[in-house]
Amino acid sequence: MANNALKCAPMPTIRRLPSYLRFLKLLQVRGREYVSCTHIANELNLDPTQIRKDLATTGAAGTPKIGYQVTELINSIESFLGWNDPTYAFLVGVNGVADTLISNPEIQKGCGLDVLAVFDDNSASIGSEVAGKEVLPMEKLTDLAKRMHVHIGILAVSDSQAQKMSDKLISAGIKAIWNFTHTKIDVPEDVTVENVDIAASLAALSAKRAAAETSLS
Amino acid sequence: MANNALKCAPMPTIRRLPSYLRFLKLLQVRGREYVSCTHIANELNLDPTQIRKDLATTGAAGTPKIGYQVTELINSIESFLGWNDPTYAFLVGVNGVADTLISNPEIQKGCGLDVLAVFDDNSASIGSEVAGKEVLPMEKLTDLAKRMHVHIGILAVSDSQAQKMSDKLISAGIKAIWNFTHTKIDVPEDVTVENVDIAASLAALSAKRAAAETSLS
DNA sequence: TAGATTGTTAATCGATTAACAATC
DNA sequence: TAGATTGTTAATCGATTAACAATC
Repeated sequence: MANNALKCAPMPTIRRLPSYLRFLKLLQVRGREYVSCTHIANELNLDPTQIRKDLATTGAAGTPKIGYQVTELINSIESFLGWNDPTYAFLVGVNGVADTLISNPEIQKGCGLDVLAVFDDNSASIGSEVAGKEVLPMEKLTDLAKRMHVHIGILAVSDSQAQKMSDKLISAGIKAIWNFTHTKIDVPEDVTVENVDIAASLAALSAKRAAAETSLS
Repeated sequence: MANNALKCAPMPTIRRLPSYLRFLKLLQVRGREYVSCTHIANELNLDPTQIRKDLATTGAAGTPKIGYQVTELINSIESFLGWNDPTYAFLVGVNGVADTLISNPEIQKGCGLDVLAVFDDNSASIGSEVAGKEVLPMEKLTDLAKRMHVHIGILAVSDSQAQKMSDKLISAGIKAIWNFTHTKIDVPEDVTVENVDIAASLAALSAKRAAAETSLS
């Protein structure tokens, strides 16, 4: 099921693709049929050549003078990322992150992520609803993960619970963890982790701001 | 007020610093006095030389054979990032992101970010509380931003409102926007934007997972 | 002293950007 | 045809990694 081309693509390219997708879908809604790299580049403040390379990586092909067909390009990027068919996931931890992720149409529909169930350790949360989904107790995790063939887990618990809950996900057969906690989690070699590091993003903002301030004076 | 060294540091370095900080604070709590790059590298799965270079960028100095003094190193990184004194910010939009950011001690205390007020356009939210802070109407934004000398805005509104609210922040004198929406916002040249692109992170997870899957078979 | 570790310079690697031929 | 745009190869740039001398 894994896309063989995807694993060879440079990481910066992979991280840029979703922003192209977003803009292309906007163009699609507006009824535009073709788009050039220059056009995308202007919109996203990137280099047109870089975009052409990124698009080539996905297997998309354009026509000189005309550009790329918008719908075709969307399909190419989506199938490259594996976002055209649903990826099933479980979410652990009830809080703002959970809420935002599940109720966001861009993530749920646009990226093919389908959160099948929400789990929590806290008995107070169990039975309540998060964006229309009932919160289940952790005990049900292993059984459901196996029956539903889910192998992506979204970790959105408090920092102090992160490692413990990560272990539970892994023992339930989860192979990829999207980590929204601020804790570095230890996982076996065959488990993939992607950290959403909000502090790193804040550091980047501080730095860009510092650069902007000094360049003005 | 801007840190002059910060603007020269490579962006990858800046983004790694918060993870060092996190680990160092853990060591500090454990009462450890010195740490070597090798130790940090093992913990974070990075190259020791890279860490040494990153630390040198912040101005930290170690002693051969012994390593770096933990407390000194924390101070060095924090002051480099400008996180030792508070950065005042306003938050626009009441939802999961807002909740998570404000109530998270790592961000609020660890990064020196101090969210002074929360604003919203939706009359239903106004007057309610987010993590102990009253939600204020957008009309009060400009006046308060000027009086309190706030120039960082956290944009956590719905995608459809993103550009409109960004414009309001800018006209209130905000100079840096931490964008949690999925929309690319247009800003004047002198305004800094840092996008928290959750879809990019998901794409990275898909790619790493694909790579791991194929390497196993 | 010997070994571990820092600090720094040089080599490698990979990504971005530039140049340009092909083409509709 | 002329001009815009793709596709691709080469040049540049910057970050990572390797090598090694200095040092406690």
